[in-house]
Amino acid sequence: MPSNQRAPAFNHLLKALPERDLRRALEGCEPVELVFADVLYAPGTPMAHVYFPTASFISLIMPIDAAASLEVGLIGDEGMFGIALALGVDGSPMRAVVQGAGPALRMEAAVFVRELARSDALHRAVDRYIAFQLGQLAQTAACTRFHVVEARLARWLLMTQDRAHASTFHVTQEFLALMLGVRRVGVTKAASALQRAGLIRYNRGNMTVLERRGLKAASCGCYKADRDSYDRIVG
Amino acid sequence: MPSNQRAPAFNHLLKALPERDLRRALEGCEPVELVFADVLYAPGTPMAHVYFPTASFISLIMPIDAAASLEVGLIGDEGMFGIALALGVDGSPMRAVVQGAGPALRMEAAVFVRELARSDALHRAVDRYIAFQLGQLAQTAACTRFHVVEARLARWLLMTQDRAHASTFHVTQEFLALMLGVRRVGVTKAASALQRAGLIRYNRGNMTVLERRGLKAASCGCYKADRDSYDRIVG
DNA sequence: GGCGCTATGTGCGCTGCCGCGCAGACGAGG
DNA sequence: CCTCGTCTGCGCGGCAGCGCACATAGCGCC
Repeated sequence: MPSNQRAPAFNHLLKALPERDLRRALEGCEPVELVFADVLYAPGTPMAHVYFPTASFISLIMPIDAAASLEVGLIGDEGMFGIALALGVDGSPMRAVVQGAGPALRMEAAVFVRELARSDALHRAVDRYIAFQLGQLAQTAACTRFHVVEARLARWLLMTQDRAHASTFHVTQEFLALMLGVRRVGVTKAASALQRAGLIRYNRGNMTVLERRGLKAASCGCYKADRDSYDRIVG
Repeated sequence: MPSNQRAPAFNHLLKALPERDLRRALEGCEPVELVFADVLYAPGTPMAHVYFPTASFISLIMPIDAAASLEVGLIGDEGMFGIALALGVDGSPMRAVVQGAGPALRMEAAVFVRELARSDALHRAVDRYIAFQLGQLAQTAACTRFHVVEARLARWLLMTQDRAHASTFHVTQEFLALMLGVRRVGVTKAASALQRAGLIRYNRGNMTVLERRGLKAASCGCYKADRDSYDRIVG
C-alpha cells in the first residue's frame, strides 16, 4: 500500500460507463475543488448539484435533535452525492459535508436528471449505487447499535483511508466524536487503545494508519460487509 | 380512532396510480394472505416476489452478527417490499418477516420489473418510496443510537398501530426486544412505565394502545419526523 | 384437574458510555 | 519568548442497558 500517494483521480461510478455515455456525462460536469468542512447540502433546501468525488470525500450526516447528529454515510470516488435527484425528489434529510478536501466533478441537478434520462448505463449505475447505499444505511444502523466505540472507530478509519487513498489524513478526536455520536473522551480512549496496539499513530489531528490488517481485526465485521456489498452490487 | 376495525384494504402506493396503470398493476398481482412470522425474503437468495401489503405489515431486519439483529424498517399499506428489484438488483442484506398477518398483493419479480418499465407512474411512485426509505433508514440509525428504550418503544407502537389499522395487535415483549435490539427485561421496564402512565395496556402478547396522544409525547420526535417525511415525499 | 409452555416481572453485579470539569502539551502568531 | 487557541488525556459520579438467574402467572392440552 503506497503511503501518501494519490491514486489517479477518477470516479468509479463514471469510469464504468461505456465510452459514449462517459463522454456525455463528463461534458455535463464541472471540476471543482471541495474545501474541508464545506456544507454541500443542507436538509430542507433544494438540491442544486450532484457530486462525483474523484479524490475527495463527503460525509452524510443525519441530524436528530437540535443537539445530536450521526454520520450515516461516507461518499468517495466509489460513489456520488445526490441520489435523491435520481429518485425524482429534490431534497434529503441528511446534511452533506466535505470530509476530505480535494477534487470532484459537479453536475447541475437539471443536467443530472437529463443525463439520467438519456443514458441507460448511467441510470443503471446510479440505481445500483442506491441499492448499495440502502444496505449501507441498514448496516450502519445495526453497527451503531451493537458495536463498541473502538470497533466502530477502526471501521471508520478504514473506510476513510479507502476514500482518502492515503494512509495519513487529517481528523481530530473532537470531529470523530461527532461522526460516531459519542463523547470526545470516548474517542480518546478508543484511539489510545488502537495506538497502543500499534495500529495507528496520531497527533493533533494527523492520523496515520500503520497496520490495516490489525485495524481490520479490531474493527467489527461491518467494514468487510460493506466492501463485500459494494463489490457484489456495484463493482 | 375506531378501535379494532379494519380499514378498507388497499395499498396507497398502488392506489395513487392513474386508472390505467393501476389496472395493469393489479393484473400482475396475486392476492395472498401473509402469515405471522413467515420469512418473505432471506438475504443471499434471489428475490422472487415483491409485496404490497393491504392490511398486513412486514419488518425489515438487518442481521449483524450471528447473534444480533435489528429492525430497520416497517412496511405496511403505505409502501412495498422489494424495492431492490426496482434498482436493478435482485437481493438485499435485510430479512423480510411478516409482522402483522393479513392480506397483501404479491407480484412476481419479473412481472414487477416489466411493469416498472411499462408504467412511468408506477416507476415514479416506487422511486419516491425508495427516497422515503433512505431517509427512514438514516432516521432509524440515529434514533437507535441516541434515544432511550422507552421512547423507541413508543415510536414502534405508534408505527405499528398505523400499519395494523387497529389499536390492539399481537406482540410479545420477547419479540419487541428482538426488534429494538435490547434485552427483554429492557422492554419489560419500558412497557410497564408506559402502562403505568395509562398509555398502553398489554397482557400475554395482547397489546392495546390506549392514548395515542400520550404515546406520541412519550416517543422521540422520530415518529413525527417519519410521518412528515412520508407526507412530503410520497403522499 | 394437573402438567407444561409461554409470557411477564424482579434482583444483582457489571460494563460502556454519559456529563462535567480540569490539566498538560503542542503549535502558530505576535 | 510568551500567549492563546487547539488538541489530547484523565478523574469522578451517574445512568442505561447487559447477562444471568429466578419467581410468578396465565393458557392450552391431555
